[in-house]
Amino acid sequence: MDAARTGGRFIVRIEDTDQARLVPGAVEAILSSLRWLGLDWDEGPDVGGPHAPYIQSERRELYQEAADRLVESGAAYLCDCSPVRLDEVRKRQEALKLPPGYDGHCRRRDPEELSAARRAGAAVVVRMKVPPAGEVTFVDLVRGKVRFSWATISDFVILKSDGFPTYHLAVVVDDHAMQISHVMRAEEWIASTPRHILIHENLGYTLPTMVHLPLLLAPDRSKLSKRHGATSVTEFRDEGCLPEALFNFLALMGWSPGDDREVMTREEIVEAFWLARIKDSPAIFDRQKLEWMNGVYIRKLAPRQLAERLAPFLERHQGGLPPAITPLDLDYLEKVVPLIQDRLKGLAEAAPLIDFMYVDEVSVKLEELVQKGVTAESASTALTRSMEILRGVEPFDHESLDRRFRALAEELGLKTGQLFGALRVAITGKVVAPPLFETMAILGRDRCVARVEKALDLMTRAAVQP
RNA sequence: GCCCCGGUCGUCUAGCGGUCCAGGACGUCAGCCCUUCAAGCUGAAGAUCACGGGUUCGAAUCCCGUCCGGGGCACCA
Repeated sequence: MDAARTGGRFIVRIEDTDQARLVPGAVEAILSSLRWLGLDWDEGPDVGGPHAPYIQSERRELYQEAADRLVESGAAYLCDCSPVRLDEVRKRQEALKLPPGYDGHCRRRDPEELSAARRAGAAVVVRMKVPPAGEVTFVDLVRGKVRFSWATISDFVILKSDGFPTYHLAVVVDDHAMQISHVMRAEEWIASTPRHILIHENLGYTLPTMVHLPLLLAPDRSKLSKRHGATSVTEFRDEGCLPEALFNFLALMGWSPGDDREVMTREEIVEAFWLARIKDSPAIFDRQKLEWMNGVYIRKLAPRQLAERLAPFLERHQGGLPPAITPLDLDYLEKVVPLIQDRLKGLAEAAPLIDFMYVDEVSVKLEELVQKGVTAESASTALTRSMEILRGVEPFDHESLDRRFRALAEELGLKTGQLFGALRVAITGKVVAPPLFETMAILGRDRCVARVEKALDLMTRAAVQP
């Protein structure tokens, strides 16, 4: 959003330097999620650009060169400590209640010996030499001046034994190579920033503007993660969240335009966006508010648009409409949609609300047919008289049905709710359903007559064999 | 344990020394509307601005301490 507002470029870079954690298809999933959300990038692995390649595993030479340069200049050194030794060191530190960290063992060893070991194929990493004392300060656009003591940071790995860089090296090398002006990342990275500064300085690069964004927390106040059932963008999409609603909602987590606006278009958000207005405290993800906002966006859609967006959800196998209806008749759906538009918080909720409009018969429960305060006899009479209306009313539309049934209720001495309730159950098979007469009008005379007839039949049979 | 960053209604937030006995939104509750459920409208409850000290004529706003929460301390990002 900042890039969009300031006329900058948004670059997508794939940081895949951990070979052990490669997940097939993950990159595609991330890119498609971003795209679905409407976050279009100017440069990236799929669209290319002047700073290609955009995948770190394809830029390994750059990192290796940088690491070599740092070793040559004395800013970094080789280390062949085994995982076993590192583990022992850590345990010892723990026992002595010292802060964990590399003890600098190889820093004091003969570089020639280590580089010979590396040439011989030993597992050797490159570590940065962290100053033993003193402090670093940097300015974070959200937090202001931040200060760290070097003493709290130990010599960290920048190049792993498999030849891949760690995040720390890769990010610095690439940010420089790709002319990144603003590093915006989650607050969990703020403690790594001193390392990045150290690498920047020793490579002769200038530090980009640093911006650490507040974390999004789970309802239990811990970091949002898979462990806590964190939802991915994909899941929101599957639940029928509108991308424009999610975008709007997410933009408001940790940022506000400074006035009372909440429901905003993408353009309004981009125009109002300002890094300095980002909050510096973490926020808990409020699903209920997202659902409300999604409902707002759903209600704003034109019936045709909503029908089109609903179609994939209605046609799918799990949680969709009965399979016989596919492909969907969009013209019919467009007429149905206004009946449920106000009732939707997510697109996935539509199917159970309108499934009765897509089947030949609905199953009706006898006890639901007879409303509170109504006897079986008068319910039966009411439905019999209703049949007459359904057969004869002209035209078969919302207004005429409304007028005739209202008159019938009065004539029978029933409350409108009692009569309409019984009809609703007969027609839809549900106690809760969209407005009755609009529904009837769409269903058409024949289907309504058949359903009321069937309900009457059910009552009659129940009466003869009690 | 050490380091860093936070702390305004349950939640998201406005607030940048007086206009704030703190405003908006979600949620909750009540009423209206009403054929059910929603939506909509109206109203209500809900924050001693984490706590304690300063600074100041005046502090949610500035300073210090405490407490609480989170993050980080890997050949993970």
